[in-house]
Amino acid sequence: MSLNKVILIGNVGKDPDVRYFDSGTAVANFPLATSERGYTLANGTVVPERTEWHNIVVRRDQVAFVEKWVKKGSGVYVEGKIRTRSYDDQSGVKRYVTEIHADRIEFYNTGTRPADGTATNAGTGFQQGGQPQATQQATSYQQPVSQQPDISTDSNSADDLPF
Amino acid sequence: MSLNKVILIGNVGKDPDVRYFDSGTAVANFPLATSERGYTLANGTVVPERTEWHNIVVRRDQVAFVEKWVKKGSGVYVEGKIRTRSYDDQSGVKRYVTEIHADRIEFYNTGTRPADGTATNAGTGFQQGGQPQATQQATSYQQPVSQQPDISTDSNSADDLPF
Amino acid sequence: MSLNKVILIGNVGKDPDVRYFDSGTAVANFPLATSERGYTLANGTVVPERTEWHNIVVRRDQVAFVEKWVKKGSGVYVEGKIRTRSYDDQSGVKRYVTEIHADRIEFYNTGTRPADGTATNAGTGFQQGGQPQATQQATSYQQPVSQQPDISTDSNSADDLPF
Amino acid sequence: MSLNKVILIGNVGKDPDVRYFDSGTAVANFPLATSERGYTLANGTVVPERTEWHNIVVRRDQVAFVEKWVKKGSGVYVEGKIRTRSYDDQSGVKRYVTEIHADRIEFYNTGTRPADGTATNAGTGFQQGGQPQATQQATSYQQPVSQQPDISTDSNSADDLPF
DNA sequence: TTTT
DNA sequence: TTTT
Repeated sequence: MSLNKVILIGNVGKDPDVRYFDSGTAVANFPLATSERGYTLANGTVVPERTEWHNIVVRRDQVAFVEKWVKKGSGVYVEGKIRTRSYDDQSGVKRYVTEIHADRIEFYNTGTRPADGTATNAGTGFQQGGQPQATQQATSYQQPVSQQPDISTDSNSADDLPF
Repeated sequence: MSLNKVILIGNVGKDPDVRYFDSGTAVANFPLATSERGYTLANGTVVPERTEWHNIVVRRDQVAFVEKWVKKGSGVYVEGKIRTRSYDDQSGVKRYVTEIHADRIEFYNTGTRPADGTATNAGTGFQQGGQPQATQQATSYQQPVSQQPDISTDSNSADDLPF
Repeated sequence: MSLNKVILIGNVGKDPDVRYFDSGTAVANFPLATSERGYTLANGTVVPERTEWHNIVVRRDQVAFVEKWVKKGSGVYVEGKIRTRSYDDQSGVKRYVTEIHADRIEFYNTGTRPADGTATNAGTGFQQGGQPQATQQATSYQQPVSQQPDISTDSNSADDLPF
Repeated sequence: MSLNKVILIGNVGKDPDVRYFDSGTAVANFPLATSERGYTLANGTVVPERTEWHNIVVRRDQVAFVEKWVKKGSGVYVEGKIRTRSYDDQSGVKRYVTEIHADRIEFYNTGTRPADGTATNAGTGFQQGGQPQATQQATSYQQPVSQQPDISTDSNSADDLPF
């Protein structure tokens, strides 16, 4: 009788940290920022913007995808679960850290670009490819996909409404 | 033992249709498009882009918000539930139509603009406004209806007409 | 700029219909009921219980799981997306039907039992096993991996090291 | 370009702590347990059950509802967002705690009963009650309530709370 | 530490 | 057509 579900859309704070273990497994970690827009109440009270930072943990097949494509600034969609783990800090004091263990990661169209100006649009990367490996990764994400192609050219136009 | 939850982000297909009833209740309807990016499988199979159209139904306090701010082309976030209703068509044949009854609607920052070039960006629209009423609306969507200050004035009334 | 996400918890209305195609693919369909409890408003208005029926469509590896374990009465958790398809009915009139294409299905602990009295509790069913196949199925649903092309190559291996 | 959404179904670890402030606002806090069922991989590796504890924070109108109805053992559905706040501990070291700020809380039908054997079934409580206030509360949750949890057999007991 |  |  339990459900532990998290859905996040936000921006990656820095390039993922990927670690490989002797067992052959791998883990990727990166911070993800979600922001609530600030607003002003009717009574004049100003509620400022608020940014939340999430620790994303990625395992298994998605590690390779993350290592290759997810960069600082990337806009990503993350589905997963909340997990809090504890550890003893330098002083021997028990500390807790809450992480989001991702079950699914996709690029999200934010129109952002990495620092070097290269498009991070996964769709482009995957589909222009000639990179079978990347393509394969993509399919494992169901909707490989990523940042939608330039929303300004978005064909979600209402011209072909079926009703 | 039941959950019926829908989360959509997409673009509004046409200006909402708003109807008012003698009972004082109101309903807004509009089509919302979500798109799955096409992709190419490793074996060369091309899966084309696919656009899905959803019938969004809005009631109660959010109707006024929708009527005022939601337009064709708007990028919106919708949370709600699935409902399928039936009706008899012209030929007396029973037909079914599935709709998404929205519990929450927010503008979603897509940078898109409506046909007339006016920014639909909620933040901009709401905050630049100097329109206290609009601002009030906006905040009520930032903080879902359930948390509205005065539930006793909540019009969760018996307006669920059988259509 | 799009999201099409459905989360349902409900009860299966009848044994799934499973069809196999020459291409080697398979599809399972079953109706799922979600119910909203009725309630009485402060003003005495009675809002009766309401049951919603959803058409669930399952493909790929989960078909075998559904065929084997999901039965009329089963309590299941379904994650997926909304899809509306059209077809021409006997009279040549275009009809629309909305379905939920499942990306993930899990048993949900409702303590319900199928008609023959066998426990449908996934944990029980899966773990009492001595059914290696069932066990394998079970793990694939604990860690969704949902629609990956070939579950036999699924790398959901025993990599959940305690770190 | 942001979404921060959490959906939890679990059992309340202890009676909520409710605090009132001079400003007239109130906050309720309680721990919520979600559990992942353990399972055995095909290779024999046993992945044990895992219980996750979440710090739920409730504000505004739902505080009164929580104070009145939510108890240790209650099975609840919580929708909200993740927030991590920091504070300086006794040693002046900065600490972080992650909380789930609830936008919506509902009782969830698990068929369980509280320790004293009294049915906590919200539906019953709200509707049989002749407690207009309770009824009013219920409607503010849209889907006033469901049924309750099998706490008596539930091993999510609050005895091993990590906080 | 991201982004708009 | 399910379930509580």
